[in-house]
Amino acid sequence: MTWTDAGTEPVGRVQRKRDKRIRQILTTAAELVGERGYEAVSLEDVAERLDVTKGSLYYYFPGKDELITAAIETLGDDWSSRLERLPAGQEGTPGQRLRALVREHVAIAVREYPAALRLFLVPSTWPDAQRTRIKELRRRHDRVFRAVLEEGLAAGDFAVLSADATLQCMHASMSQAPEWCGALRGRARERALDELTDTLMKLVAPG
Amino acid sequence: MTWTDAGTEPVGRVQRKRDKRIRQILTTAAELVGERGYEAVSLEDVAERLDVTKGSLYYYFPGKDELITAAIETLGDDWSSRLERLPAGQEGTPGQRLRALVREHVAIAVREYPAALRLFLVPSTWPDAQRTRIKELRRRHDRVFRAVLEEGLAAGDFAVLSADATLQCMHASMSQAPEWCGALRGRARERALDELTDTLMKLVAPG
DNA sequence: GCAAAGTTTGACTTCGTAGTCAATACTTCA
DNA sequence: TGAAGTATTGACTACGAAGTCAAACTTTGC
Repeated sequence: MTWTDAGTEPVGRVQRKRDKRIRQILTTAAELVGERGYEAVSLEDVAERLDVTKGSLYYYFPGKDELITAAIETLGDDWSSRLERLPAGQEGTPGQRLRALVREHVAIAVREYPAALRLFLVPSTWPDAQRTRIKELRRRHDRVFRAVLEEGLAAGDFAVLSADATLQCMHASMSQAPEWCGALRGRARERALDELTDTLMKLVAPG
Repeated sequence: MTWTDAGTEPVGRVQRKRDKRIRQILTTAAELVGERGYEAVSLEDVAERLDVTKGSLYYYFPGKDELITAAIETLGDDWSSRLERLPAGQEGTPGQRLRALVREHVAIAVREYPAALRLFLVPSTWPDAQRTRIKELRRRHDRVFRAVLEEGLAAGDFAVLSADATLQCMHASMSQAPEWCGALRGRARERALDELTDTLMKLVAPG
């Protein structure tokens, strides 16, 4: 995507303001699309939530497709890199690290990307452009989990029948988290996420 | 829904033919909606796949909403009752029965309702009318699994931290099955489904 | 303060899809 | 065979959402 790139010139106040506006738009769009799905969201809906009119969005993006694709990309990028940074700084056994990773992943999902998570669930129902991005994004998340999983397997701390199947189950379950816990608040939610995490850890339990 | 009910009169050839046509329509609609999602499917798409024109669908259904709702209901009913019949006829330990249930569920899903399964994944993105049905449907499936799970827990064959979390993980993972294995054929697919089943059985493993 | 650049607006066109309906074709059965 | 009942068609309207754009408004830098 190139219509948001400003090239390599120094970034001045104007550009920063523009970037900020673009981020607002992308965040709002991702929110809405996560809530209702691609087709059910109109640019008028997005504009309304931003207190502007539709035409304004076309000033920043050539069309709906590009806007939504950019939203998936940007938010997905944030989320992925956050996830990728996690295991690096962690200490302890692979078991402790995997647990922390799962726990943090669902926490982020439920707290900050409740809607966006739905992006991952059914790639095949998305239009082509978005489907591709979503699959990439998913692969990237998978990689983080797979690394820790394989470490644990090598160390003999984990045992699985199939790394693929295990990761698929984890991924599917984590993606559903906002759907179950989204309505809960406070301690109830934390407890639900703890239970989910511990339940998923059984998937890699040895013996 | 009452526009398909014929009351209690004896069902003649004409009525049977009508019912058959309605089933064709519902099956086709469910297929398409499963593939692309509610909003992305037009009644013209459905009509085209049936080699008729849109107007014909309005002869049987008052509108898109009712058609899709009926499709979810009918196919969901078939599937649910099939699932409900399974554990009754089974022998063996709860472990064997749960495994059979999971295995059969994913097999049915991937083989016969590959698209329809997506219905379950993200209820919140559906229009109200459908969302309600989908949640009901899901509750019904849950009940079947929960019964066997609780039996196993009572017998001491299973151990879980939280029955809810366990069922959620199973459900989420099974729902995703068509997304992973849909492309596989023959033995490769069977093997993938076996791995998935065995992986999920770890969720209830004691110890 | 003012000109240029950046941003927003609202009225506009275009297009696809839901839904309607009178006319037509097909089925059934007396 | 033909009349009544059943199913299908295709042309129609209504409407909402995508996308366009000249004009108006706001911000920035001199």
